[in-house]
Amino acid sequence: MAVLPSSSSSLELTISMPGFASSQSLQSSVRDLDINQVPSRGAEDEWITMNMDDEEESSNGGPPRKKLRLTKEQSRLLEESFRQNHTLNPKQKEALAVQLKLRPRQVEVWFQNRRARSKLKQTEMECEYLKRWFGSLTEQNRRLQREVEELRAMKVGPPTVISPHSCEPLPASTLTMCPSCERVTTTSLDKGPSTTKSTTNTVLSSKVVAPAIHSRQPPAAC
DNA sequence: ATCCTCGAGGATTTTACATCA
DNA sequence: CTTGATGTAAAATCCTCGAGG
Repeated sequence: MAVLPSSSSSLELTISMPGFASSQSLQSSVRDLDINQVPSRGAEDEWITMNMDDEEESSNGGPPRKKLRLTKEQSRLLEESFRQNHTLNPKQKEALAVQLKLRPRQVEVWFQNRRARSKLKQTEMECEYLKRWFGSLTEQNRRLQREVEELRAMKVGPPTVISPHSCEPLPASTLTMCPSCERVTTTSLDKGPSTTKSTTNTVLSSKVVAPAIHSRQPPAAC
């Protein structure tokens, strides 16, 4: 899919799509900062609840593992470093761990989870986006078909499409619209596919507008 | 105040792949 | 070239905790 975060790590997305405001900006992990209230006891106790020593203990019948809560500052630093790089080399990991007073493994896990959850959020947004796009295209398709019906009903006499080559009216043909280049193509019924021409869409008022979501492009058709 | 539900997020496990000796 | 060891990422899942009804 095309909407992976480019180089940055944040989940900020700019989406424009039918039925939505022109752009939306989503920011992740704001919540981190809210739930990680500064502990009254001081930062160290916050992560020491599961320190290096009870690592093995919890896995073989010891007391149930306690859940580490990162402090505001730890989260901030992790986020900041995630923005710079989605992955850490061993040196960076070690340095960050020292800086945050965490185990390297915890830093590594945090990055793994962060990557996974970024991707999940991204996927959810894409899913939502595609659903809305689908709905909008369905509606557009309905409108266009109605328009075609109306035009067909009006068309009593000879065809009105003029050939760009001969400047003569083309024979009875079927009108189809290319969804990507927004042109009406007229396919002659008696000459086969080689005679398919493209004409700028002036007949139908509706326009198929592909919503922009970063580099996403509608499938090329022409 | 207590109970219950649910979401967030830290941790673990499994699997796949790359690199190197 | 093959093979086993090692490291890392992704994916799936588990589990704890706190907020809110």
